[in-house]
Amino acid sequence: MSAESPASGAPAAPTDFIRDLVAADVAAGRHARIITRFPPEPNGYLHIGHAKSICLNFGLAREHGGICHLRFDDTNPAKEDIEYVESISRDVQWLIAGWADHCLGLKPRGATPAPAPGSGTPDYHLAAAPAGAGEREAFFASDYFEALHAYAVELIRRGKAYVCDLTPEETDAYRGAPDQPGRDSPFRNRSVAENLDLFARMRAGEFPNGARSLRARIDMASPNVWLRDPLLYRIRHTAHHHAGNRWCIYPLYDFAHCLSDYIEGITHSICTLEFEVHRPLYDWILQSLDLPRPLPHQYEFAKLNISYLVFSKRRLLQLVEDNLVAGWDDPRMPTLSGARRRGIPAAAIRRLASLVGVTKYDSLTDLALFEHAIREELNPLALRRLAVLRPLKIVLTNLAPGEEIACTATNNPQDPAPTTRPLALTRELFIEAEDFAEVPPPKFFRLKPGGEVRLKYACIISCQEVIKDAAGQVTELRCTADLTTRSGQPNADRKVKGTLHWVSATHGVPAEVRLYDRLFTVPEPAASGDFRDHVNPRSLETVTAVVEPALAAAQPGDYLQFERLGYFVPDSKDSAPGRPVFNRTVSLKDAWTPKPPTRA
RNA sequence: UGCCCGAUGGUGUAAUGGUAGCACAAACGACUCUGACUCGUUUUGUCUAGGUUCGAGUCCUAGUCGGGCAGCCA
Repeated sequence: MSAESPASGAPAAPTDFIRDLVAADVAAGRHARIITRFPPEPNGYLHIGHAKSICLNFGLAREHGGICHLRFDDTNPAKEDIEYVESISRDVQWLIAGWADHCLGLKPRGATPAPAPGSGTPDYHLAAAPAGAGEREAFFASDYFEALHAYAVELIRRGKAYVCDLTPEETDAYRGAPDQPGRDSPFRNRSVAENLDLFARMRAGEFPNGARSLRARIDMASPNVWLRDPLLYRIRHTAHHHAGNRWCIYPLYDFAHCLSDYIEGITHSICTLEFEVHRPLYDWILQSLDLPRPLPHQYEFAKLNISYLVFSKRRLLQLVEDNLVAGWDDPRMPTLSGARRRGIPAAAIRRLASLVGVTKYDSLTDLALFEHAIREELNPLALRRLAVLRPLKIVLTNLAPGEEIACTATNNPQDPAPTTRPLALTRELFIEAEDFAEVPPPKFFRLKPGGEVRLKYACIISCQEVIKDAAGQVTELRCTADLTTRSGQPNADRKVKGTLHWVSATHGVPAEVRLYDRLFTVPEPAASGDFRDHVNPRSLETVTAVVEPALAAAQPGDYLQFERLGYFVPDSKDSAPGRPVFNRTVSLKDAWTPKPPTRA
């Protein structure tokens, strides 16, 4: 059990009630090895909310020298697709890379649980394969269909399950209401032999969808509606993306999940709060089978909510389908693929997970905390570069055309031994338009008529003349450069209040830059009305920037900071060699409150 | 209103009957060739009412407020 050291790039993980509980189990020697699992249904893309669960489950495995199985909970062929199993696998591996990849539990490719002959029910078990022991793949609940079926038959034999002929509507009516007991199904007392026969015929495909179901025989009057003879199997004449067309009956979540956990030897089955009321059913199924190995236990925690973001699969899908975003991996999406493309390092997401903790309180995390985690991660990593998003031309009148003043720029001041790169100051250059104000607001530390600023890595300049076009728009500034204030020159230490970033007009190259802002204008888009009404119309602004020459060679995966602007990354899809397109990951923290009017 | 769960500064959390602490945010200040980073200071908190106890954020009772549960979804 090793707490994470700050040196490894993430803060020490604080403990939480689940970690405490697992630690107590370990201390009591209850498990040979901790085995957790991350069990997504392959029916959508993973998002930051899933990341919290991944970090918890893999974190637990990591802290106890255990493993975390990646398992696809694929029991509903109608909603699932192989596209999602691929994207989910990719995203999980990206999130845990360099952190918990050694804890990723996979099984031998194609393996299914082998029944160990026992005295009663055969004991189905499927363990993870060690890395390097041949080809491996994720676990799939659909690989357990045969085992699950055998367990269902066993439940029938024990009189704990029955085939019910009620229609879906009738089943619903018989269930009663939360404050009203249900009524027993007229088929509840069928003989074991009849149930066995009917269930076999269900499997054989003799009945149409919905005609019959297999139900647990528990208590139709239970105050917990999930104990009112819940369905275990339904008839679905549908092919399955992983199991093929062998089956026309499919197990439901409650039946498949606890047994999948058992089959894999999961010690701690951790899920979100809405499954709390399912826990008695989880335990009932496992206990009803008299299974020989130790039973897994379910624990619940609150899912992640972050202000200005939505996480529900339904809403994410709507954003994509309504073309409110450019796809699942649009950098504004809270999906892991979107975050990756946005330039958010996996470690920043892990850092966030550690910062928010794990509780049963239904919280709303401030987006600022996420942005903090991102900056914290990027600051020591990002190469500093100069880029001007909205160029304003400056002519240094005391420099000759073609004259070049050699400058040296630091690649990352956070680096204990920073490297540098050369930069050339030329007669014509660009500064950020918002860094000049003809009529400056109070405490404007930037350029104004007659004022002085330092050009980062170069020298102090002084604004002599403001050139405007017929419409009165400022088109050009004529300044003089004080070359004695360059680094190494006698006046290098002269202080001026502002330092600006700049790019040489002769050496700078144009580049598309995408400025992303929050996707929604309100903290809780889903709180009331249609969340789509709150989409921020200015969540994406595309500008043609002028960037320093070194940036022409930027590659996707390079973490960059455009000085004074924010963190940026080349877009992994739209960048071409020599013609990068940049995404703004997050802006720099801006403590200057009276923002200039040009600022959004 | 049947059952289940929860409530600690603006936000997220810690304190496991014994000094209410941390982080984010905010404000102010120092430093600064990034109004960044870093550093310092400050503001703000145990839902309510009873009870147990030498001592309660923590245990008990009642209440208030919030969330979840009635798919042949997961």
